[in-house]
Amino acid sequence: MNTGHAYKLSAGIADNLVSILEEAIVFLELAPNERLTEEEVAERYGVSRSPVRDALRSLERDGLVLREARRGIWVTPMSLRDFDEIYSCRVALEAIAAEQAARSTNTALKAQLAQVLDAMRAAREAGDARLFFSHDVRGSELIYQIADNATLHRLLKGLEKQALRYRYHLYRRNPGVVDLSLDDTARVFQAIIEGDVPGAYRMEHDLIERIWRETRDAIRDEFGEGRK
Amino acid sequence: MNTGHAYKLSAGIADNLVSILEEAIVFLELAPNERLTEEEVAERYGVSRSPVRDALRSLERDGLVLREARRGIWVTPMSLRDFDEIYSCRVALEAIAAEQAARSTNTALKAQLAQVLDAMRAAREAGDARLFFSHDVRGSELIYQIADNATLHRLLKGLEKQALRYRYHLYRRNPGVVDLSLDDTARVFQAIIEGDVPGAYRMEHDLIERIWRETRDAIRDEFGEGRK
DNA sequence: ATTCACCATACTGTATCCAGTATACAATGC
DNA sequence: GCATTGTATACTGGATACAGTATGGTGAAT
Repeated sequence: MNTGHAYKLSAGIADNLVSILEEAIVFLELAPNERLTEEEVAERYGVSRSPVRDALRSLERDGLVLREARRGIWVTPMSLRDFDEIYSCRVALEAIAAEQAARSTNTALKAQLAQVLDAMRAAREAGDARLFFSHDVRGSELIYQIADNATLHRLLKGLEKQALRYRYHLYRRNPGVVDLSLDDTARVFQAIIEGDVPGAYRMEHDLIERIWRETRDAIRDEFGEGRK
Repeated sequence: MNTGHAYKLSAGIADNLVSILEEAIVFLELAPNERLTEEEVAERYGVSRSPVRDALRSLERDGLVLREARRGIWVTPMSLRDFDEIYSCRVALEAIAAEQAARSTNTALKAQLAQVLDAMRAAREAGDARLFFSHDVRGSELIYQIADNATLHRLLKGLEKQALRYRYHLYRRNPGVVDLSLDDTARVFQAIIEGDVPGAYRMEHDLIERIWRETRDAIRDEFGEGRK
């Protein structure tokens, strides 16, 4: 992970901590339910508690950690319940992101979608999960940028991080799961590039929903139903 | 130091500040674009900068203030652009909230929807905008609770605050705008109570979309197109 | 043996202090 | 007169010191 002193200070310590901790949580280096204390995190990265507090509040907002006043901080547990919540929101929002992206005339950004797809395929071939997901995330980021809706962008970025933890977990257990999505992803990209507005909406909606449906059994087996 | 104890300390100073500042921004007591400094806010409420910092970061995450590193903090400006972004997300999310609420069998909570509607009508009769909106918000809150989806709840709460600032502004200028929604709101509530899942989705979707369409001209006249 | 009260402890919440940077204005050189 | 650079200032970012509370254990009393 980052031994502790390799982060860049340019963007502020708190922002760097957010990135570092996000990645650690998404890629399961910090286990679900693991207890975090501000002091310990501060010590581990050689900073004071102030930026750590800021970072942890930021992670709380994105649902990656839970905080209870004067009680403590924990990495958000994983559960089918949580998974369903995230995906029910993602289905709706990713669909309108694709729709709005298809409406855009920003050909320069649209052209990059094809490159991202190639990179995803290459990473899939190489069997590199983290690389695959980093390209996948870049593709989503591109779509959000093309859609040019800052509010939607912000909401989806938050959901994406949460979703990615589940997707990464599934991928590690069964790398075949990404095959589910690669071809359909290509079709969504194509619809966006061509400006096929209803097509982009429907394909993205159906794609996310299908991934949701087809992976939730594995999530339930692994993490249980969740709170009731 | 801490001379004024007018606020409640029970939930933590920062959380109280969030509520207070949120309300001040939503109800336009703090004008869009107004500059805020941590020290000034701290002094005004008789607290130190620490909880103010926490509160302002929280508001930033909900899009109510903008912060630039070492430059300053401003109340988020209002614009048609911003309005469109918020509503395009709300249309999608409120619809699935209504849908999921219709699926619920929580009759106790559903029963409260009728009471909320009466309270909204009474406030409308009395011409009390803030009371009307407080009941309106309570109705939305109920739907989110019935839908029983914490992630969706969180996202919609954030959007609601931003949307409410525009709605409140419009209401003050023309109280008739709420008539647009009252009867349709009643129908949505009814669909949720009856468990009419597709009906709740469609009616809520169309309701929010119609309010969006029918109010955006007024927003443009008032605040301009926004960033380009 | 069980329960209740007390206390030690460890954490978060808050206050305050220090550092660094962006901005505006003034002074100086061309 | 204009530009450029130095400098003062005011703010946020980060560090540290202090306060208050939740929790777990230990002890005594019943």
